[in-house]
Amino acid sequence: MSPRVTQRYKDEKRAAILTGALECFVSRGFQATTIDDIVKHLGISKGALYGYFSSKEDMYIQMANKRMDEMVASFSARFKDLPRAVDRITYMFSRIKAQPLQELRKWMSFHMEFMLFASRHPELVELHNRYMDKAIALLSKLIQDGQQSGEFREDLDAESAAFLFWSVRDGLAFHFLLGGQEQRYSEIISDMEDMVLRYLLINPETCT
Amino acid sequence: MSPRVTQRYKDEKRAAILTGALECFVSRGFQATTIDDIVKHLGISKGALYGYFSSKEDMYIQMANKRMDEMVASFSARFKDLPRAVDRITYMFSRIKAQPLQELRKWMSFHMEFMLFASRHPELVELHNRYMDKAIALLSKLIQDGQQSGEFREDLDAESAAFLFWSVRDGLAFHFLLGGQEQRYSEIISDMEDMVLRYLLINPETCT
Amino acid sequence: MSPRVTQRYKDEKRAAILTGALECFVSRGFQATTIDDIVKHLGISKGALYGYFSSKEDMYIQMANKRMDEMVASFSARFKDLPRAVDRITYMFSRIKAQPLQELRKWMSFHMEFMLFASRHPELVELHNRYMDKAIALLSKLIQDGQQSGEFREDLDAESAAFLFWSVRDGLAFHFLLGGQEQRYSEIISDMEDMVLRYLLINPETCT
Amino acid sequence: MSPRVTQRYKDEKRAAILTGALECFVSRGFQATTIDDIVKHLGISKGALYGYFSSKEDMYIQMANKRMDEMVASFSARFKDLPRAVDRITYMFSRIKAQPLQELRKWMSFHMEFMLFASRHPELVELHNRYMDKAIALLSKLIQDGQQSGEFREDLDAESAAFLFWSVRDGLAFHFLLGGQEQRYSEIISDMEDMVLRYLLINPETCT
DNA sequence: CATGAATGAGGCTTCATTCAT
DNA sequence: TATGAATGAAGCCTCATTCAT
Repeated sequence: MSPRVTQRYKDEKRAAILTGALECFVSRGFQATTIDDIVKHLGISKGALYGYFSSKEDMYIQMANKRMDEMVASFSARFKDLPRAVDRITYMFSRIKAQPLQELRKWMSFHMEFMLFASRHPELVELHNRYMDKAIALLSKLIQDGQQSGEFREDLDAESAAFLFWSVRDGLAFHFLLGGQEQRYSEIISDMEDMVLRYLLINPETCT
Repeated sequence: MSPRVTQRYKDEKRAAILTGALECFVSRGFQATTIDDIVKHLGISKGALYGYFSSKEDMYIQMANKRMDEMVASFSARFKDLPRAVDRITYMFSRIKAQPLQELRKWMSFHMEFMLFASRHPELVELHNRYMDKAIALLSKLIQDGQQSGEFREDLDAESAAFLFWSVRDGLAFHFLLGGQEQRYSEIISDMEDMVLRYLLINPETCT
Repeated sequence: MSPRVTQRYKDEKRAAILTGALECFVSRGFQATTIDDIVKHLGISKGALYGYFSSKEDMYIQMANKRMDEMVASFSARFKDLPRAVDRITYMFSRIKAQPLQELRKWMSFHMEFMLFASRHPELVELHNRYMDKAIALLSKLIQDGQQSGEFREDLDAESAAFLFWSVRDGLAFHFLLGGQEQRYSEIISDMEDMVLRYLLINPETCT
Repeated sequence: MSPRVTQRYKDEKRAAILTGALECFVSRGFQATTIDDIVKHLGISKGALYGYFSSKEDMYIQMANKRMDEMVASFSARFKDLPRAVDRITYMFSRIKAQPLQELRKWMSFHMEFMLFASRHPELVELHNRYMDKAIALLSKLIQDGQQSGEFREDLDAESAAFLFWSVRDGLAFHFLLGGQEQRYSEIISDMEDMVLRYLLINPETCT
């Protein structure tokens, strides 16, 4: 029997720490954020933090896990209401457009820093790829559905196209990270949507 | 000794240091590279290094400058021999395909790390954007040339399309950083080339 | 519940904790053993442990007390069945030989670590010396008995010889701690027995 | 060219650090001595210390190396002037007797702590054994010389006897660590000398 | 009494930068 | 100018002990 502390309490505390730490990582970056920053931000002690996570790196990994899971889950859920593949693609772009640039930048820097970090820690590459696979599977399914429904070109390899899609999205976010073209943010996203649909659709003339 | 010689010596030494430091940054990363690593790699002393650069950060910035200048210059030079816009695009993709994945990854980490670094140092954002502007101008000119020659769609905004192009290229490199889809490397680059050309060309059927 | 039962329960629990903690100390060492190690090994809580002992150090001291008491008691008991002094000495060496080297090493580290610990904690020195005195008295009595029975040299100071005996035994264990001469373990113990008997006996020729 | 710093300067500084650190280790113990203690004691910075030694452990090892080398060298040198094996043994005991008890205790605790430390760090065991081998070789040679000159018993295994000798010496120091029998210090050492000589000599009657 | 989450001082080590020579 | 030993702030993590439940 714990000191009146349930598993639920612990789960919530763990989640709260993750949230607080994420705020720090997102605004200052992983490397620049110190353990002291995090515990001060959360108002807890270092020992408490290390009771829930074994290292700064561990927190980072769990955080990335969580975010990727949530992203995939969120899209999956929404797709249920969108029967047409093209609408799903459109929905994804609308989500990107809807996100304030400020937010996008924070997430993008978190995302980039994680990938850089992972690129120097071989054991993380596999973890990352597992999640990437989920994201690719999500899109790949979408594209295959579109092919079966006659919306998308049959000659495309769905998996490659899915990989391409995420690359394109991240490349865009990547370039918005440093701020050029701010005024044109949504305009450029629309162009990208246009480019992607021209690539996928059988009759691109129908778009725009 | 005449000041001319001295100045020249200094310029060469400065360039040599930059080259050596770049090798370190590219293979180990900016944060992970220590000043000791650099001076050991170059066979010079710390004092000498600090005589040419005021800080690790300073070296980094000058290096990024140099690299971006070289990239733009290299493409510009090559474009002289390629009259058709579509061939220039094709050439750019061929360059990407020609680069060993290992190399691409190193450069990508350097690039990403610099952008992350810049995103936390406002004074660098402007610097970065100045260079991005050059890169966009290069592509923008290419696209406009293509529009005038009747190769590319007239209704595209050349600058947006240029921005899109670089985003797409970097997004791809970004995702190859962590290794998934290695076997498909050049296949996916070709798909991307296909997508870009479908977006730009008036008669996409002509491609591949 | 009657206080008698409670007291007994407490004594047993205290003893159980001591036993479990000893196992940890012996295999990992005092400094390297954490309170967490001990409570995990015992399956109790930290609070429970601190209800019985005021500190890690307190546990250590009580443990050392117990072990020394047991050692002296064990020899005393066995000596009842061995009338000749020389047989008692021989018995003591046989006990050393019988102990697996692995065990000897663990105990030796515990012993050494405690002595080091005590050497920095003056209040423990007296405690240790009280126990050493018992061990010396045990041997001293044995030697005097041997002198009276005409087995041992009359000109020896029994107490000095007893001190010497323990020194010799511990010196041997000390050197076996780090493993040299493993193959010769029992051979060297026999040599030591030989040396000790040559020192004690009136007619050393009779030995071996 | 260093900043006017010769190799000799560095060697001396390294030695000075070792000396200062040894003082700390000897008086407080290895585990209890912090890097801060050492640098404060020496009046240098932490960085300076880490420029000469890669870790606290590294200092410890180099220190143990040095001490063992010096010990063996010092005895070897002195043995040149002592042709008779028995005189060499006597000299060794006289050195032990001459050492103030206070000194002996400090060295003994250093020695013990090193051995304990080594017993938990397998890579150090070999190092220790290499030095032990030198010490044993020194004694073994002495005993063989004594056997050839007809001073010592022919039937002894020189190496085992050497091992025994050091065990006996260390066992004694070990027991003096905690202070009992202070008044009898040199008396007990003489007894030990007597015991050892009785074991080695062909005609033990000749001694004391 | 038992529980174990929380505390926080304190340990070891790194590394960008300086400055006497 | 070149050198590299020295600096010391700052980082990550540990763990004996406490105390609310």
